[in-house]
Amino acid sequence: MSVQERKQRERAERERLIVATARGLAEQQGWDAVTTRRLAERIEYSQPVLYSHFRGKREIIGAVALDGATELAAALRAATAVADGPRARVAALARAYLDFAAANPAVYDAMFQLDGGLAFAQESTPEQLKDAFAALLETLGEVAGEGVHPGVFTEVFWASLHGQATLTRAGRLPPEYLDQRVDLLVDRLALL
Amino acid sequence: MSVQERKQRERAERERLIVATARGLAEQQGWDAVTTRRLAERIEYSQPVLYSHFRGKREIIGAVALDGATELAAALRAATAVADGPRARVAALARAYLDFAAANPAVYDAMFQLDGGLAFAQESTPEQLKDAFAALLETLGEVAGEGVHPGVFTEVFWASLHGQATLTRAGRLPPEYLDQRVDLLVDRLALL
DNA sequence: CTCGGTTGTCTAGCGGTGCTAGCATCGGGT
DNA sequence: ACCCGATGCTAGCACCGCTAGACAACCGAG
Repeated sequence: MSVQERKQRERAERERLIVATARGLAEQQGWDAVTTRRLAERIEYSQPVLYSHFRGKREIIGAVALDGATELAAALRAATAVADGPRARVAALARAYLDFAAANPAVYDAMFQLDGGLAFAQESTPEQLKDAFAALLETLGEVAGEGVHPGVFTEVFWASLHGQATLTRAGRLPPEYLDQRVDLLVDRLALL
Repeated sequence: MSVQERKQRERAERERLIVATARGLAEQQGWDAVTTRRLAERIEYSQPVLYSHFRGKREIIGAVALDGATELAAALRAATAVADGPRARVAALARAYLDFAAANPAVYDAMFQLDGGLAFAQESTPEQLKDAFAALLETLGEVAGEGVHPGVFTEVFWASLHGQATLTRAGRLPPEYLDQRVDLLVDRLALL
C-alpha cells in the first residue's frame, strides 16, 4: 500500500505545482501568456501530463480561482476581525476586498473574469466560493437594514465592490479617488 | 475627384459591414466565434482585407465598443427624459443600463470586458465613451449630495451597476431579485 | 531473479488561431 | 491604348489547445 500512497502524494504534489506555476505565470505576464506549452515547460513535464490532472486549460484556471477564493475569504475575515464596530468592519471589508483584487489581479481574473468552468450560486458551487460569500455575509448581513434580505444586500454590496475592482484595474476608473469611493459605498449603502 | 469619393464611400461602407458583422456574430455565437477567417467569409472578402481597415482583431472589438457606447448613451438619455423627478430618473437610468447590458451582452463585453485597445478616463479617450459617461453624469450628478464630487459619485454608481451587470450575466448573481437590487442601489446611494 | 503487464510519460501531429509577404489583376490617368 | 499604382488574393508563418499512439519504467507474481 505504501507505494501507492507515495505515488498519490507525488501526484498531488505535482498538481499543486501546476496550479502554482499557472498562477505565477499569469501574475507575471498575464493569462494570455499561460499556454499549455509554456506551462508544461515550466513544470518540466510534457503537455499531456497537464491533461492527466485537468480536463483542459479552463479547469486549471478554475483551480487557481478556488485557491483565490480561499485566500480572499481568509483576508476578509482577518481584516474584519481586528475592526471595532459595524462601520469599521464594513470599511475594513471593502478595503480588504479591493486590496486583494489589486494585489492579485490574475487570481481575481480567474475567479470572476475568465471562464474557469465554475458554477456560482448553485447547489454544485464549490465550497470555497460559498465560503468566500459567507465571509462577506458575516459582516454585511448585520448592516442590511430592516426589511432587506441580508443575502440580497450582500450581493448588491459585493457587486459594487466587484465593479470598482474591475473598472479600476482596467483603467476605467482613475485610482486617485479610491478612498472617497470606498467611503461613499460604506456610508451610503450600509445602514449603521 | 468623383471616382475617389465613390471609392472612399464604398470603403467606409465596407468598414461598417465589418463592424456590424463582427457584432452580429458575437451576439449570436459569442466573441470566441468571431475569428478573422469566419468574419472574412461572412463579409465575402479574404482575411487581409480586414487588416486594411483595422490593425487587428482588437481594433475591431474596439469599433464595436464605440458603437455600443453611442447606443448606450442614447438609451440612457431616452430613459431619463421621460421620467419625472430625481428618484424616477435615477431608477430609470439604472434600469436602462442593466437592460442594455442584458440585451447586448456581446457589445457590453466589447466595451468593458474585452480588450478593445481603448483608453479610458484620459485625454485620448474617444468621444463616444466620454459622452456615455456624460449621460450618466447628467442624471447622477444632481443626486450626489452635499460635499460629494459629482464625478466621483457617478463613478461609484456606475461601478455598482457594472458589477451587477457582469455578475448577473456570468451567472454569479441569481436573476430573481434584480428589482430589489436596483431599488436598494437607487434608494441608498442616491441622496434624494 | 526474471518475466509480464500495468502505469506513466513522451513524441508527433491535428485542426484551429491571428497575422503577413508577395503575387496577380483590375481599373483610372495620361 | 497603354502603363502603373491601388487593391484583393493565395499561401504560409508561428503559435494555440488538445490527443493518438509509441515507448519506457516500474511493480508484483512465480
